[in-house]
This record gives sequence, C-alpha cells and structure tokens, in this order.
Amino acid sequence: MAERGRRGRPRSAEADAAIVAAATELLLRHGYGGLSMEEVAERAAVAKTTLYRRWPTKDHLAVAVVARLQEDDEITDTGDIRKDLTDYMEKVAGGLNRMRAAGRRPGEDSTSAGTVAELVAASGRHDDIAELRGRLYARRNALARELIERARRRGDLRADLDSEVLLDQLAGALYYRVLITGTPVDRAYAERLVAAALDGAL
Amino acid sequence: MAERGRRGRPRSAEADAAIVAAATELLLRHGYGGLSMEEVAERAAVAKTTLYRRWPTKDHLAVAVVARLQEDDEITDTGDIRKDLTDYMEKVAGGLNRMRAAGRRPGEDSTSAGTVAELVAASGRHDDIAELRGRLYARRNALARELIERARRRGDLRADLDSEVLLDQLAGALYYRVLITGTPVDRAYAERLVAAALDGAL
DNA sequence: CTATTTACGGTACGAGCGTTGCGTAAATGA
DNA sequence: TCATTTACGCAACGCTCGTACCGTAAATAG
Repeated sequence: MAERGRRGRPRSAEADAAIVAAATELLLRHGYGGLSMEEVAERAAVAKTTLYRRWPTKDHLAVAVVARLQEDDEITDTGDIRKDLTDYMEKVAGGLNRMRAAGRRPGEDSTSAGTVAELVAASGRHDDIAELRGRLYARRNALARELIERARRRGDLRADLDSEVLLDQLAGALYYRVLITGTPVDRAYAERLVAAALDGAL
Repeated sequence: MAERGRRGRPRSAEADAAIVAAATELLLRHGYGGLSMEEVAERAAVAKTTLYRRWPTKDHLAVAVVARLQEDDEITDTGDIRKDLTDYMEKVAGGLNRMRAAGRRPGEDSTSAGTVAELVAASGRHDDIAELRGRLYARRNALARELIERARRRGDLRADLDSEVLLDQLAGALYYRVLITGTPVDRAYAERLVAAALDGAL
C-alpha cells in the first residue's frame, strides 16, 4: 500500500509526531540551547539517524517546530486603516513575544530575544532556510501591501505613498525592539507605532 | 615593574594583539562559523587556555573583534534635520553592510545576514553581551535623540513627536531589511526611509 | 516467493567548544 | 634570596552536532 508509486519501507508517522512533540517540548521549556538532538531522539524513542533523515540539521528541526506553532494570521480589512494596521502589528508582535518567551525561567535572562535571534541566525547559516523564510515574509508582506493599497485607493493614504518603506518601518520597529533593544512590545506600542508612521514627524 | 599594585606575571600584550589579529582575519574571511578557537590559537601561536583566560566564550571574542572594527560614528548636526537623519541612517547602514559582507565568497549565500545575526544571537545567549550592546545602543540612541530634540525645539518637527518610536522606525527598518529580508541598504534607501518617517503616510 | 528499495536502530567517529589539571615562567613583596 | 601570585603551554576530557557504516525491518515489483 502506502503512497502510490513509492517503493521501499515508508517513513514512520509515529516517529514524526514523537520527534516534533519532543522537540517542541524542549524548545519551549529550555530554549534553543536546551534543544539537544540526542535528547530529542531519546525522548522520541528513536535513533538519532532517524532525526537526520528528516531534518538535515538542528536548525532545520527548530524551524519546523516554530513554523508549526505559528498559526498563519489573517489580515482583516475593516476600512479603518489605522485600526487594521494596528491589529496587524499586534499580531506580528504576538508571534514575536510567543517565541521570545521560549526557554526563559522567571527572572532570568529577561531582556534577550533568545529563540527569535537563533532562528534569524539559522537563516544566515542555511540558504534553504533563508529561502523558506523569505517566501513566508513575502506572502505576509503581499497581504499587508494589498491592505495599504486599498486604503490608498480609497484616498485614506497619500497618493505617492512608499508602501515598501512603510511596511519596513512598521515591522522593522517591532523586530528592532525585540531583537536589538530587548524590549517587549504590546498593543500600546503598536498604536504609537502606527500613529507615528501615519502622521509623520513634520 | 608592570602595573602598579598588580602582582604576578602580567598578561602578554603580544598575545592579545596576535589573537585579535588572527580572529579578525578568520571572521572577516570565513564568517562566524569559520572562526574556530583552535585555529585562532594556532595562528596566534598561543595555547587555547590563553584565549579563554581573556574571553570566556567564542561569542565574547567575536564581539570584541567586531567592536574594534566599528569606529564610533559621530552624529553631525547641520540644522537640516532631513539631511542629518539621512546621514545618520547611512552610517548605521554602513556598519551593517560591513558586517554583512563578512565571510561571504562571491555568488554564495548572497542574501543572508551572517555575522550580524550571529552577534544578535550571541546577545541572547549571554547576559553580559546583551548588556554591553544595550549600553552601546543607548549611547548612540541618546545622541540621535538630542539631534531630534534640537530640531523639534527649532520648530522643524512637530511638537508632540514620539522620538522613541521615530528612532525605532528608522533603525528598525534598516535592521529589518538586513536581518530579515536580506536586502542590502544604501543611501537611496536611507533617503526614502527618512522621507517616509518625516512626511507620514496620511 | 524473491529481489529491490527505502527506513530504522545502533555504534563509532571526527570536529568544535569549553573545562580541568599540572608543570613552568615571569612578575611582586618581604 | 625566597615565597607568593598570576600567566602560560600542554594534554586530556566531556559534551554536542553531524556523518559513516552496518545489519535488519517493512514496503513494492515481478
């Protein structure tokens, strides 16, 4: 049986599930450094070679785990561009904060970006991960851009708007705070951010 | 002789210089992954323990190397806030691009952030590095904020300006492009960025 | 039923980070 | 001069990532 046309012994779905479960548990509880391939193999009751048959490196496994945790946030368009952008920023911030919380024991290491930074670094180490992440961001970006475009056509935004830079500013500020400054981001900050971007500094 | 009050054998300044030189060479030529502690020790003609006596981890050594490479860019105030901010952004981008180029052979891995991302991750792994970087950014941030504050008092910027968010937007967009998007940043982009931040989207 | 193909488990290994222990070298203080 | 203190070189080790090899298990093709 198995998949039509596939020869040989099929991959074990149980192993898949057990590995991902163990890896998720370790990553969330002990952070990126606490995610040990040998520990995952032992907890999943699987040989280490079985891990590497599915994911070529620990980075790839970690990316797979985090990708599974990120529900793809839809963008809502209520017609109020200020509210829509703020909601969108809040969703992005939520994803960041969720990763940011991984592997942190209370009181310890309270300002670092931990897992988020490790995943960014993983993109730098492996071209295929960078490509994957690029596609994800391109898709999300395209959605947000449509939102902006509609608002612009309604006349709610200036006609000569640089939507690429606008999105860089918005998302960039969030990532900058989480990754570089180490400050958490909440809805209040998202509101200030959107206000600044819309109203300008002059 | 040696330092007044210091007992025992003094640290070798030659060793210091040789280590930093070897580490810089390796980091720039082969990137973060190509920076091997044992290779550094061998090239510097020094025992590995001598490295670890000075820097507790490879991350710390790498940070020291990069910090030495970053000339501290002064912020100039010509009275034209648009120009001053653009110049400042260009300097920040220059530092990023310099690190971004490290360890990349032509044609290979052309979109990643490499060393920049690894250093951000290093901040997440070690509290003392995060603190050090925090101080550096706070200092730089304070200078930029003074620049903005002066412009605001001149009446060149709106009175109710959120200068914290403005700087997050500007620097954030640069880091976002380099780290997440993988796009290089140049003066033209800095101009678009400042224009968008000053003029607003409405 | 048999041959082929692919997955699995287990072990061993190389490479790199970081640590430990020990004998030796270079400085200071009495 | 001699004890003390700190740095150095060297070798060995434990840990983790990732790879190689091998015998075995589970599927398909004929």
